[in-house]
Amino acid sequence: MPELPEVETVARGLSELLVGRRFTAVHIRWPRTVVQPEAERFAQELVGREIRSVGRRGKYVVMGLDRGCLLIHLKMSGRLSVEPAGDPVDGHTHTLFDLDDGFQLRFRDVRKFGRVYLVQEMDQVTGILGPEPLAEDLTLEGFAALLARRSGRLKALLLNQTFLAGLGNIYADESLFAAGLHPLRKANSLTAEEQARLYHAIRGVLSRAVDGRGTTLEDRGYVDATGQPGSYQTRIAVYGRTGEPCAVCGAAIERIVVGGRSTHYCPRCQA
DNA sequence: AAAGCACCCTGTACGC
DNA sequence: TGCGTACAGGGTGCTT
Repeated sequence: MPELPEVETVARGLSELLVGRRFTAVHIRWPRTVVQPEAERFAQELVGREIRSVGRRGKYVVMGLDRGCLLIHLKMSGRLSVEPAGDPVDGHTHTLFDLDDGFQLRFRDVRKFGRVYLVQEMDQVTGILGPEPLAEDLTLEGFAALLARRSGRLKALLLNQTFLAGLGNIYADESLFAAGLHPLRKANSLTAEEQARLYHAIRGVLSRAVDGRGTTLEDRGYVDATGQPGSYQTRIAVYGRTGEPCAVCGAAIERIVVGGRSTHYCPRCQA
């Protein structure tokens, strides 16, 4: 559920709380959370390292350490928070990182899909990701060239992290709506004008969602590192609105399945 | 290269 | 009331 805007918001919040702190111990209650290195070594090797930066690449939270880096993927239901080490621990909190100031970085993850990595270079994990949608160096020309060499359907492509990093189901649907493009359109069939619409739609939607500190839908419970919900849910046009009238044209929003993911779109605005 | 699907998980919704 | 079952979703990996 957390996509680029949510991960960005979490990372910014953690940065305030964690930069300069040092890990003093690591407690792993669900070892499968740890991908690399193996859980016991992960815990041992992290002790004593200092957090120099907290940022984001795609949907990964990336912590630069004095040696190597720690990456965390929240997947569906992961939440990160910083709490006093003595506070009660919820049953879904599977990984806890003791800090040198008496606080604890806690990784709570109801569905247990979330993953953590400790590596020398972040590219060992993020190297396969596509470009950052909001990066200045992703130009319209560059993006158009990427689209032109893909024959797949737009929705599937936007969800493909090796094509573009950071979009998930919500912002892929919202971007396609903002661009006025049907999710089943083939990427290499877009006119130059449509390529431009998609480029600006993705960047606009993501920028506004970052400004709004992410999307918190009623049925999921995204919150940032300080427990605050986002506000972008008030601006969602199509995601999860099957059957509701389109705010632009009034047509009923439709739902189809693309690449095994539910996809919401306006049949009139996105013809 | 594209697309379909199983898998990993669990809370929630729904049918009986 | 309570049970069983389907489903959602990010990403990987396997198969077609």
